[in-house]
Amino acid sequence: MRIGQLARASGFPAKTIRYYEEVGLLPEPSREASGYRSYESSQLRRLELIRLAKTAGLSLSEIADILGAGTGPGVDCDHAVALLTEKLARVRLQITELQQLEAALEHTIQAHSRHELPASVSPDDCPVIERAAQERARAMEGVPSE
Amino acid sequence: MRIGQLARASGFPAKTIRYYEEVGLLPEPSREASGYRSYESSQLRRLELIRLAKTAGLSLSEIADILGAGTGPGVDCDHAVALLTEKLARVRLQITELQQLEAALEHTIQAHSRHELPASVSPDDCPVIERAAQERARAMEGVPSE
DNA sequence: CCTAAGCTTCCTGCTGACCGGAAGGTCAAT
DNA sequence: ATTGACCTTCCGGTCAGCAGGAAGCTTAGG
Repeated sequence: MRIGQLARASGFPAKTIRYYEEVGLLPEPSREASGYRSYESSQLRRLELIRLAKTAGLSLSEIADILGAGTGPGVDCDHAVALLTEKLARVRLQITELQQLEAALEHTIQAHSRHELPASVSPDDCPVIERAAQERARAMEGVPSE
Repeated sequence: MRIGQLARASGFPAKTIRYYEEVGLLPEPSREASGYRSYESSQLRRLELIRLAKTAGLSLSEIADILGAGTGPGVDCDHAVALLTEKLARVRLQITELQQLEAALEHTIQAHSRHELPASVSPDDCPVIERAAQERARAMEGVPSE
């Protein structure tokens, strides 16, 4: 199978397949006499797994981690679970940060609509921004880090 | 005031100040005969406003939007409020997406710990990833877009 | 034989917010 | 005059995930 067929079969553009090879998601395929890449049908399953992992919200480097981890020939599913667990922690942290930003924006907009903010004193002064920064800074206290 | 003094006074590295000028956050300053940038103290306030806006969770392009919007000399605070409102909507959408990812990861990890997932059939097959992708795909149905 | 499609490598660029460094000019003090 | 700190511009690189295109080869079909 050449790259174009693999592309049509997998739904990934040929460019993307070459890129995945370059970054280590796919093994280097054998070559025809002409130099064309020659793929086994197993690579189609590997690309499908990559698509699933992307759908699951994993980045390419996380996928590479999973694909490359096992000592045996196949994918180490326990390793995958461990990675998903780490990922879950990161996602939760990110949600927390965004919720704090959400609250800061809400409070600021509400304060503005209730006319609780002072007028601007000078150019390059904006009480709205100032308030939003205060809200956010207050919310960020005691968060584990970014 | 030269760039080094402005850097010390503002807390932004000189490199960053030049970068802000390049991307339009700061006006081009006048130059000494030597070619050195020469700043008014008003630029210090502008940099402080930029810092506040960053703290408030705004990107540089959003800040540029605020700084450049007003027809008058100063910052248009009403425009800032409008932008914060749009930003709030984007943040909420992002939170929703991350929460769906969170739920998908949770469900998958739980299913694994309860041994509800089948064993891997072949290399390049991982029921864990497959399940996570299903969970996520199901969650993403009917979401406004990314 | 000719053409069109398909393949190859390599290079560029995109978003975001810078950082590091090279090569060279300037300024203040000794 | 010389040092050393400060300034200038420009170039490259970072992380992600590709996309577009140029220049040139191969292959399949009529």
